[in-house]
Amino acid sequence: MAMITVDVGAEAVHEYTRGITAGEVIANVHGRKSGAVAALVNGEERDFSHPLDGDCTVAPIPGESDAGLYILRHSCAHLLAQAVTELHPDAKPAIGPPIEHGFYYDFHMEPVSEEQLRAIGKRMKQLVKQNLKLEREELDNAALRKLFGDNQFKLEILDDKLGHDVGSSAYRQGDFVDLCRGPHVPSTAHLRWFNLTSTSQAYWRADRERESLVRIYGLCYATKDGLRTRERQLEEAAKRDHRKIGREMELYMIDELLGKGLPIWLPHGEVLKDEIERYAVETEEAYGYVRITTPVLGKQQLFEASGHLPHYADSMYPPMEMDDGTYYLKAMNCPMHHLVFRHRKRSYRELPLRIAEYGTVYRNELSGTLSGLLRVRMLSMNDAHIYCTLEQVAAEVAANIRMAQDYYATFGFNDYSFRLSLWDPEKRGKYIDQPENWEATQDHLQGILDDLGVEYEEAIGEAAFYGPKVDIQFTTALGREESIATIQLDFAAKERFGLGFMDETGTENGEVFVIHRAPLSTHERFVAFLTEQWMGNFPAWLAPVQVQVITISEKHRDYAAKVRDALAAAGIRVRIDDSDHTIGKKIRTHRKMRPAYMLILGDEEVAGNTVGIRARDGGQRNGVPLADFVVALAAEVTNRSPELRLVSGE
RNA sequence: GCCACCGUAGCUCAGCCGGCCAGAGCGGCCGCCUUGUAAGCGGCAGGUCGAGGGUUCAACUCCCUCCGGUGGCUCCA
Repeated sequence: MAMITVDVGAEAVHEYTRGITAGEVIANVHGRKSGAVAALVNGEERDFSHPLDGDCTVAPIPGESDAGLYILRHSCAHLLAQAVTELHPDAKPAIGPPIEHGFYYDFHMEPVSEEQLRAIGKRMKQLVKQNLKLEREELDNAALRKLFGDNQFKLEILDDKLGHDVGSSAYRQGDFVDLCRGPHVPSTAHLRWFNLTSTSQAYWRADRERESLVRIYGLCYATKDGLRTRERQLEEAAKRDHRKIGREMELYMIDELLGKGLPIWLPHGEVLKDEIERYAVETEEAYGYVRITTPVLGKQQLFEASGHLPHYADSMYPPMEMDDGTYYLKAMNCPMHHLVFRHRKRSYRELPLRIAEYGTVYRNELSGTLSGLLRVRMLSMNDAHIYCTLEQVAAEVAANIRMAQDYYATFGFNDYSFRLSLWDPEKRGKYIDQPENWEATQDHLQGILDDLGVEYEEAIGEAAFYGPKVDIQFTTALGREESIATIQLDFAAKERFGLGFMDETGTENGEVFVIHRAPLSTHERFVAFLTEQWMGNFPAWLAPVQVQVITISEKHRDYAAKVRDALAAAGIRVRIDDSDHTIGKKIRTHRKMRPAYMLILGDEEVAGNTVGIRARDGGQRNGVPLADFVVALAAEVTNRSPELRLVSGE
C-alpha cells in the first residue's frame, strides 16, 4: 500500500496509508471526541468520509467555530427535512439553509400546526438517537434529475445553479436524500442541540408570484450551553421589548378604532419625542440647517414629478378626489422641499442649502408588517434635504456621518453598522432608469466612505428609487435588523424639478445634488430603539419622570411640596407621592415608571433641608442638601449625560 | 397583503374534551394603619369571555366569517 504524508498542523506530519479518510486522521490526531464536525483538507471543507489520496494538510473544523456551526445548522436542516418528509410524505423540500443561530427549511406542503411542529421536533430527536450516517454520493446530472424527478424545486436548482451537464452531490441519511454540496456532519448523533421555534409562510425564490411554501425555523448549536445561552438571550430580549415597556411607562397607545400602525403619543412618550427633537434642533442649528413646515398632502402632479407615483405608489395611500384635482398624502417630504429650493433663483453662495423639517409622513405599509412603534404608518421625522454641488457632496455626507455618530454616542448606542445600499441593475423598473448616473453616483458615494475610513457592507437592491444610500443598521433587542438612519444621494431631482443656481461665472448651473438624510430614524422607531437599549431606564435628560418624590408619612407633605416646587422651578420633571401607603410599597409602585431618581423624605430630611436619593439600581445617598441636588441634577440634564451620576459617582 | 398561532376585568392570567350565578392577583375607589427603602389590613366597584353568524335543549367552551394581537414572509424609516 502506498503511503502519503499528512500535515496535521502544529508542525506535525504523519504518514498514513493512501485512501485513509479525513475523519480517521482527525480521530487519530485529536481523538474521537474532539468536537470536530468536518475536516479542512488542503484548506477545503470536506466530510469526515473524504478519502485522502495524496499528500495533504488536514485540520479539524470544530463544531463551535463559525464554519462548524454553519455545517451543524446545515445538517440540522437536512434532519428537519427528513423528519418532515417521513411524517408528511407529500411534502416537497425546497431549500433549507443555515442562518444565524440556526436554520430553516422551506417545504411545499399543507400548513403545519403547532402540534404538528412538536411532532416533527420529536421525530428529529428520534432520528438523532438512531445515529444515522450522512452519506455523500457523487452523481452526474442525469442521475440527479432522476433522483429528484418528483421535486420541481430541486430540478429548478439543478437547472439554474449547476447547468445542464454538470454533476453534483447528494447526501443520504436513512431513506432521506437531499441535493446538497455539503459538507455535513458524519452522523445525526452530532445534532443534539437544536429546537424548532416557529413556522411561517415564504415564497419560492422570495417571489410572491411563485409557489407559497411552509418555512420551519429552528435554533441549532454545537453545545447544550450554546443553545441555552441563546434561549436565555431571547428571554432577556423579551424583557426589553418596547411594546411591553411602552405599556408600563405609558409611552404610547394604539387603539383599533383609530387604526393599526397609528400610534398615539401619550404624555410620557411625548416627552421623549420632544427631547429628541429639541436636541436635533440644537444640533442642526450648529450645522447650519434652516427649518420649514410643509403640508401633509399635495397634488398628484407633484408626486408624478418627483417620481413617487411611478416608483413608490405601493407605499402611498390611495388618492383623494377633490373639486380641483387629485391629492395624495405625502410619503416623503422631498418633493415639497424641492419646491422651496426652486421657489426663487439660488446663488452658489447659498449652497449647500440645508432644509430641515420636523413633520409627519404617511406610508401605506402592509398591515401584517406593523409592529408597535417599530413599524408604523405614521412616521414622525427629523428630516432634511441638502442642496449642493457635486464637489460639496463629500463634505456634507461626512458631516452627516459625524452627526449621526455624535447622536448615537449621546443616546448610548454602540451596536450599529454602515451599509452602502446600491441599486439592482436586474430590476430597473424599481428605479429611475439612468444606469450611467447610478454607476457614477454609487462610485462617488463609495469613494466618500472609503476616504472616511468607515467600514460598511454593500447591499444590492436596497437603494432608494432615486439614488444610492448610506444606511446605518441597528439590531433590535429581539434580533431584527432595522435601518436607524439614512443618507441618500439623489441625482434625479435636479432634472425632475429643474433645480439650478447661478454659479461663480454668472451662468445657470443645473448640477444640483440632493442629499436626503434622517439620522434619527423616525421618532417612532427611534423611541422604540431607545426603550430597548435602556430597558426603559432612560438617562435623566430623557426620563419622562426625572424625579419621583416619596414621603415617609403625612407629616412630611409640606416639605415634599417644597422639594417638588424647587425641582419644578429648575425645569425638572417631578412627581410627588404623599399617599398613605408604606414607603416600600411606594418605591415598588413607582419603579414601573422608571424615574431617574426617587427622593425619600422623612424627619431627617425635613430637619436638615436635605433629600435622600435612591437611584434606579437601589443605590442610596442620604443627607444631600436640597439645593445641591437641584443644581447637580439640572447640570446632568443640561449636559445630556448618558449615565445617572448623582448616586453612583460618590 | 400572505401563512401559522393567539384574543376571558386597565394589567398578568385561571376556567373551556358544552351543562349550576365567569374566577384570582395586581391596579382603581373607600376606610383603618402613620409608616425609613421592591407588596400593612379590610371592604367595594369593574367583564355583552374581541365582533357577528351557525350547530345544540344548552356555547366562554364546537364550526364559519370578520376585527385585533404575536411570530415569520414580502416590504421597509
